[in-house]
Amino acid sequence: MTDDPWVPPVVLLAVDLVILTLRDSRLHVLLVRRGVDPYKDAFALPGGFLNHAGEDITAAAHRELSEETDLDVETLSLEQLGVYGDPGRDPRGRVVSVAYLAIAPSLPEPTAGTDAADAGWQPADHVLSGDLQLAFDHRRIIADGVERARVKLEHSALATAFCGPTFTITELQNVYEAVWGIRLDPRNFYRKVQKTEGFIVPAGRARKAVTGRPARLYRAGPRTVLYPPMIRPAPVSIEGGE
Amino acid sequence: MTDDPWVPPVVLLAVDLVILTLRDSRLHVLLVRRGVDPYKDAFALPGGFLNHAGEDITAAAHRELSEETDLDVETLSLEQLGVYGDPGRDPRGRVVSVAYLAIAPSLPEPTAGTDAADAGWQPADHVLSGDLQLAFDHRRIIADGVERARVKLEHSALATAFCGPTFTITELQNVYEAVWGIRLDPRNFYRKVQKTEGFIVPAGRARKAVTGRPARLYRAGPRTVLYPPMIRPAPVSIEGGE
DNA sequence: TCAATAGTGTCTTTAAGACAATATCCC
DNA sequence: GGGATATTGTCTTAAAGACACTATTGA
Repeated sequence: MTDDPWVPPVVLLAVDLVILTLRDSRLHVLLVRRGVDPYKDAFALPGGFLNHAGEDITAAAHRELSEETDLDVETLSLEQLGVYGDPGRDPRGRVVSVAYLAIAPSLPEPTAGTDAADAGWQPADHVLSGDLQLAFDHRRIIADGVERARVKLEHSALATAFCGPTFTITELQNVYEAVWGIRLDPRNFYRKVQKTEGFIVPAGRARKAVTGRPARLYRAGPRTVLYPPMIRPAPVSIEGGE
Repeated sequence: MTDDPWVPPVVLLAVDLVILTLRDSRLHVLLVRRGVDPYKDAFALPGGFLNHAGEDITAAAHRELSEETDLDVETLSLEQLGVYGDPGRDPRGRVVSVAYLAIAPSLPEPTAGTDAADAGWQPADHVLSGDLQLAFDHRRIIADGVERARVKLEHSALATAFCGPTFTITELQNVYEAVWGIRLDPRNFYRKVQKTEGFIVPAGRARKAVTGRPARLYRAGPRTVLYPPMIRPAPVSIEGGE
């Protein structure tokens, strides 16, 4: 047994995006259908390898995002979710993926993109239920992304990222209800968001639906951290997920 | 210009550990002094490259942790903090580091470890103040780790991980005060932790200091998610860091 | 005036904030 | 008893939970 000098192993670095949005008052995640093996024809998160060895990881996430959606980088919410690098998660070799969470306002069906044979919004509960065949460990990544969004809704103004430039309080409530998967009392919700100074600021009036009283419009305010936080009803068990 | 087939670039994968503990009622972080270039003689987080291409990342974090401390894997809190992979963060090449956050009960000075010329606990505020010369982007990683610990103290029973198998309520309060950097009212703290069912459970009595009434001992309870959460006093500005 | 949605007000309950008083040890 | 720390209690205040009612539009 010779005393070979040890050299550190190398890995392939990928970026995956959990892009969440609201469509028809339900949480959706953007998936692409893989056109190549492995997992050909299965659904997968948009993403890909670094373009070149010097590419910044966050820049790669932005690049992938703009390839899949038409979102302006400025108005966008994009944050790192975590690293997924189990050996064996990718049959091609040691691929370590950095997952990002992006929140998008309602968008039209994405134009079938670059390397994806097909892309579209899928209901999050359907994706997480296990009915859909997903590539790699992407179901876990999506579950983590949805949970992150749930937590961030409590303590940050992230909910406004699901809305357009202006929105009504009812629309904002729909965000919370869809992401948390529960119903909220509109009267208490009004009181809460109105007294949280800087959360939302008035932006005029407008008709919304074909019927009923027109709702006031608001824009996202300067506050990013909500204190006191929005309260999500108690978990059922005393045991709790991380 | 030939049409070379594109191949994805590879990176070196490292693991870095932010190990926090309480010593003398102050938050400390475990640092090693680098014995080799780059950043020779500067302080750095314990960590290193993957051992081999097939090593699990979390397993690598556990391995590094046991090399630096004598912590039992079972009683240990270890969670992924994030990925740090800016090009240029390491002059040796493209090194992407997965940072982990570990919480340790008070330990003796670590035995000078494997690849580290020297290792020891450093006060967190001193490290973050910038007085200490730190390798790579490790100051940022430590700052993120401390902030993660602060947030997790609010919503989880992580504070008990700073304590030994049994602890007094005053010791638990010291954890909160040290990590949050504020003072808490002991009477309100008692009320809060006692009424949070499953947070701590009685474990007998014992003398603690050389003087004063003996304090009751507790163990960590089954509850991991605190609801309602522990309340950290309000941020000053309406602007808030993420 | 009716259907439908938007918005405001009130009472109750829970829990945090701000305090003081008592208990139990060692010397 | 004195010094020191532990523990319990009370009053006040802030905010969530649970409700019912009024307002404004288009048809």
